[in-house]
Formats: sequence, C-alpha cells, structure tokens
Amino acid sequence: MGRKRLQEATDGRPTVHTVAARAGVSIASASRVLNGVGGSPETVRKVRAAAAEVGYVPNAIARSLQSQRTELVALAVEDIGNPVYVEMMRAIEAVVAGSGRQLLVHATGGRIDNETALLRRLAHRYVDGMIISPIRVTADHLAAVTDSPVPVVVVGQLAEDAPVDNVRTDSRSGIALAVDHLLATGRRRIGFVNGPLDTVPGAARDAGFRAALAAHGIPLDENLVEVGDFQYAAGREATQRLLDRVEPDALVCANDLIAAGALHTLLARGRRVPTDVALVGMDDTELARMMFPQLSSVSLGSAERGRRAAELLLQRIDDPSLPPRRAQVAPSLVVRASSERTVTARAEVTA
Amino acid sequence: MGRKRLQEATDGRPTVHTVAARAGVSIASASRVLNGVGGSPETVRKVRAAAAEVGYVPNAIARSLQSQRTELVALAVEDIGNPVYVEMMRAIEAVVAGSGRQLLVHATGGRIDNETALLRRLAHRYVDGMIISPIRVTADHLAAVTDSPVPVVVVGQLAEDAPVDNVRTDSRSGIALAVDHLLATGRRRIGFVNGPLDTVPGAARDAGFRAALAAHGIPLDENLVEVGDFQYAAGREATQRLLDRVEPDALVCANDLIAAGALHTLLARGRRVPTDVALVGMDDTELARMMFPQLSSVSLGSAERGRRAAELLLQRIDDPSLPPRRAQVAPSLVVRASSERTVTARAEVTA
DNA sequence: CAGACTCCCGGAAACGTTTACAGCTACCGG
DNA sequence: CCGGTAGCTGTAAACGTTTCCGGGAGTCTG
Repeated sequence: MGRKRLQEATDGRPTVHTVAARAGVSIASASRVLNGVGGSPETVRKVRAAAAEVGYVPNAIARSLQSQRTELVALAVEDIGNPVYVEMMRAIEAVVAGSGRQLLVHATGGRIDNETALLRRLAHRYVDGMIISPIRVTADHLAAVTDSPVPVVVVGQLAEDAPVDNVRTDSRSGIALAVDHLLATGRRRIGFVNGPLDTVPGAARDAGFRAALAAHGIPLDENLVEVGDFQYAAGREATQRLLDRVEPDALVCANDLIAAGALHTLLARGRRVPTDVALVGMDDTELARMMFPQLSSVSLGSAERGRRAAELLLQRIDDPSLPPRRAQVAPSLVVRASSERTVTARAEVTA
Repeated sequence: MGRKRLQEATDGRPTVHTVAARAGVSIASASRVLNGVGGSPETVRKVRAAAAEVGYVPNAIARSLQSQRTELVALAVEDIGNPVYVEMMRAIEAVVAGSGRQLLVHATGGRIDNETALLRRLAHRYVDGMIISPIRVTADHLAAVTDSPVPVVVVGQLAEDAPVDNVRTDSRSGIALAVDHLLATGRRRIGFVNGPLDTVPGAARDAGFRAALAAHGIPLDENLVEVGDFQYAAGREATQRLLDRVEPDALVCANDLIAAGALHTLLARGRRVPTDVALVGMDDTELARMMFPQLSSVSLGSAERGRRAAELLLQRIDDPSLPPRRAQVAPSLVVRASSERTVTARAEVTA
C-alpha cells in the first residue's frame, strides 16, 4: 500500500505538493512559479495564491540537496573573544551576508587536532566553503586544506608555493614600523613582549623585532624580550617579569591584548605612559582605543584581510577552477597617546 | 534511457552507493553498517573496508533531509563585538558543541526588521533552533517567535505570560546593588550613564536607578543622569556632557563599554578613580578587568545565561512538547579597584 | 521435527526540492 | 491547409541518505 504522503511535511507544514494540489497544478509548475521562472499568468496567480494561503516556505535542506549548496560559509578562528578576530569576523560577515549567505563560526581554541578535524569535516559538505586563520600551521593542515572538497581560504602566513587561496600581512615589517617609530622618538631601551615562538605570528614578530633592531645597528639585550601567550593576563605577567629584570623606556607588544596587560602592569608599578615608557601594541583593535592612554598600535588590517578572504572565498565558490590566489595587506602604524613624544601625556589627551 | 547514476555524487565523490557496490551489498546494509546498527561481522568488515578504500564521507545535507535535523543552532545578537555577547557566545558554543551541534552566529545590528526577518527565516528549517537576545521587543518579535516551526529561546526580559522559553536576569536590582554599594562606601552624588530608554535593558536600568535612590530616600538630581547608546564612544561623550553640568563622586554605567568610556573621560579630565569618582560598570566582562584601575561591575551572569539558554534550547529540540520554561540568573556585584573605599587607589592595585 | 523466533538482507519508499524531457496547444508563415 | 515553432504543462528522475517491510536462513523450543 504505497501510502504516499505527497501533501504535507511530516510535521504538517505545507510543501510544494500542498501548494500544487491546492492550486490544481503539478509540482513542477508550482516549483517553477515559486522560483519565478515560467508559468502562464493564470498559473502564476493560482500558485501564488495557494502558497500565500497555506503559508508555504521552501525547505532549505531539500533545496540544498538538489542544488548541492548550503549557502553557508564557515569561519574558524582560535578565539572569538580576541578583538582582532571580532573585527575580522565583522568584515567577513558583511561580505558573506551581502551575498545572501550566512556565517558559521567555529572556535578552535588554537588546538591543531581541532582545526584539522574541522577541515576534514568539510567533506560532509555542510558548508560551501571555509575561512580559517590557523595560529600554527602543520603539514596536516595543508593536506587537509588541499584535500578539501569545498573551497578553503587561509588567513595567515603560508609556504610560498602552497596551492591555497591565502590572505596575509607582514607582521615582521609591522614590528619594524613600531621599532622605527620608537627609535625616532628618542627611545633607546625597547622591550618586546611576544606570544609563543612556536606559532606563526609569534615567530614572525620575533624575527621582525630582531631584524628591526639590527637594521639600526642596535645590539639586542635578551633581557628586554619576554614571551607569554597572546592573552591579556599573559601580557600582564610577562611585563612583570620583564620589569623585574630591566628598565625599558619603550615596549612593543605582539598584540593589543598583550599591550593592554602591559599597560596595566606599567601603571600599577608607577610608570607613566608614555612619559617613562612608551607603549605600542599590534592589530589596532577597538581595545587599543579604549585604553587610557589610548594605545599606539600597528594595524595589520584585520578588517581588510577579512574582507579580502571572504571575497576570495566567494569567487572560488562561484568558480572552483580559479588558480590559487594570494592577497597581501600592508601593515601601518597608528600613533596614539601611549607613544607620543610629549612628556606630559595627560594634558595632551583630549577626552 | 534511465541513466541512473547510482554510483558517485555528481562531483565524483563516493556515496553510499559506491560503498555498497564495492562491498557487494545493498545500500541498506551499507547504511546500517556505517551507522553502526546491525550487520553481520562479515558484512561489517566488507563495508568498512570499502568505505575506507574509497574515502567515504556521508553527505550531511542528505542526512538532514532524511532526519529533519541539521544539527545546527543559531544565535542572534545585536553586536558580536560587545564583550558581553562574546562571553555569552562562548558559553553557548561550549554547550552546543558538547551536543555535537554547531553554532551559527547572526549579527542583527539591533534592527528590529532584521531580527524578525531572521525569525521568519527559521521556517526554512536551516537550523534546529535559535537563541535570540533582542534589545527591543515588539509584538512582531513575539508573533514570529511563537509562530516559529523550530524552537526559539529568548534571552532578555519578556512579558510574564509570553509562552516562550526565556532566560532572564534582573538588571533593575543589579543597579540597586551598585547604588547600595556606592552609598555604603560614602558616595553621595551618584551619576548614571545609561543606554537608550526605548530598549528593554535601558528602561529596566533607568527604573532600577531611580528605585534604588528612592529606597534610600535620596532625591534624584536629573543632571546626574545621562543617556547615550550602549557603546564605548557614547559612554565617553555622555560622561563629558554629565561632567559639564555636575560634579559626581560616583558613576554607575549601564554596561562595561559605557564604563570604559566614562573612565576615559574621567581620567582625561584629571579626575582620580576611585579617589575623586568611584566607577561601577555592568555585565562584568573581560573588559572590566582590563581597565586600569580595574572596574567594579555588576555581573548579570552572561555566561550563565548563555549556558542556561543553550540547555533550554537543546532540551526543547529533543522534546518539543515541553511547556514554556523560564530561567532566572541573579545579579551580583563584583567590587574592584574602581570603587574601592581607599583614598590611594594606585597603591592598592597589585599588578 | 514442526513451529516460532531471531537475525540479516535487499528492494523500495521516503525526506522536499529542482529540472530534463516530452507532449500538448496555439499561433504563425508560407 | 500544413509544417514549424514557441510557450506551458505534467511525469518522472534525481540529489544522497535512512528506514520500513517482507523474505530467507538459521536457531531454539517443545
């Protein structure tokens, strides 16, 4: 007894069959009208009316099965709380929403197994593409990305020849901007609070700091370098350790969270910023503008990188045959109160 | 010519048909084995081997069409950059991920049409449920929520009798905690920087502030009240306007972003915090701990509310027949340096 | 040893949509 | 008046999965 239920979905909601039956046409005609392609005026009228009467809404899953698209795009970042990812996420969401798609956000916690698992899961085809910003990059990552049946765009440094869409910046030269600026404003004992050296950004920033000093012929006192992770608390603690050893007149921090932590420690220890110690962060997030004094910061164009990544991804979704492309966003320095030349910082800040 | 392509997906990827053919069994058997239900040892072996050989991965969309579930849950908040939503999002993501589902994040920008459109779109069934935290609540919202074919949990104040799963706190009494604390520590001219009064939290906090003062028999000087929106910049500006009129010895802010802005203005104008002006924020976000001095803040348990909302949602997804439920999270005050009694704030803060 | 019961298997339906294809009507040009 | 064409329409296949159901084989029980 083929008890076909060609009328309603299992939960009683109308399907295209319901509409078709009610309009007295075939499901093919109903579908065509509902998609705005073809149909005689009379048919259009009947189907529209029927659809309105029963409150028909097409089922996105069934449509996806047919079209092989979910209109969903995923973003995987280490920590959705880090303001730099917030900015990136906002930019991506804008582009993605503009194309009528929706954004799925994954927090990876920076764990590699997590990230590769995520990439492998792409094979399930539950999204049309993914933007991932890994903090460490392994061979597994690359394999997973190149194996992936859906497009992936990587934000961050990658091997030159990796056949992968890639958006990058140059945090190495970004650090140089900060160092040059501090030297130009008369600072001489420049400290550096970095994140883990086994991460891609950590390593790049370390190299950048050393290279920048070397370019000015300044020998590096290792006591001026401290490492934590990329968080606020770590920035506080690392700066404490650094101050226990040495007395810098400037501090470069590997991101704004660290810089915020450094500022806290500096102020708590009675240092005036920027009078005694100038401070420069990195990423130029909202957070930098919220501190008092406001933090100078090296912008790595996170919003711009997000935008570009999203564009690359959407283009590739539309045309998978594209060759791998790379976009680069140049860093720039935003000088604010925390590293101004002035001796009396407070007076200069206009509230 | 029924050229059935029962072997591979259109893009050449293996399907359950591929596996079944290779293992020499029916797709029914293959499916059963792959789902770990039934199958003789020999069949299991063959299917497993075949699946491994061709690298079979089930198609999530097809599975969803069959199961009527996407294993996706949506979260809609005004602004993914606001730290209070970041905390909530983290908590929700943890619960959601723990159930094997994934989180879809929508930024509504607080626009009502946006939010109702989002709710209406739920009818497409592209997610299994949604958590929404509207900042304004209209009849449209309620209608859209109750009409929704998929479960919705609302975070925020709602009419008592709304037949909707709801997680709330009591920011009214939260404000009272702040006021009581400030009065107890000897403050007398307490200012209040609020968000828009036509929002649910804005109205509640305004009422709370007035009630708290009244409870202590203190007449309210309207000059001590200022309104902006819930952002950092607005907090800065509103505090400027307030200081132009009056000289408070304490400031209560409707959230931590506003409080951060207020702190900026206070310091820029040479006020010492807390010596001259004590400051209390609301939401107890990371941001409060990042400021210097660290901000006292009324915790509204955002993480807890997120967790509870996620739990309510998952329960309802599993059993839609549940009656509407409500969870309430009590506010609590976290006192930090910005409102401590001490006259010499700086010395007391340990870095 | 017959009947009942268990287990496993394959065919086919179902989820709800889009779309290729073929048939039909009506109209037009020659 | 006839062949061709354009426009609609309905039937049915397809997307890839899960699952209902009936049949067959094997095992146990009485």
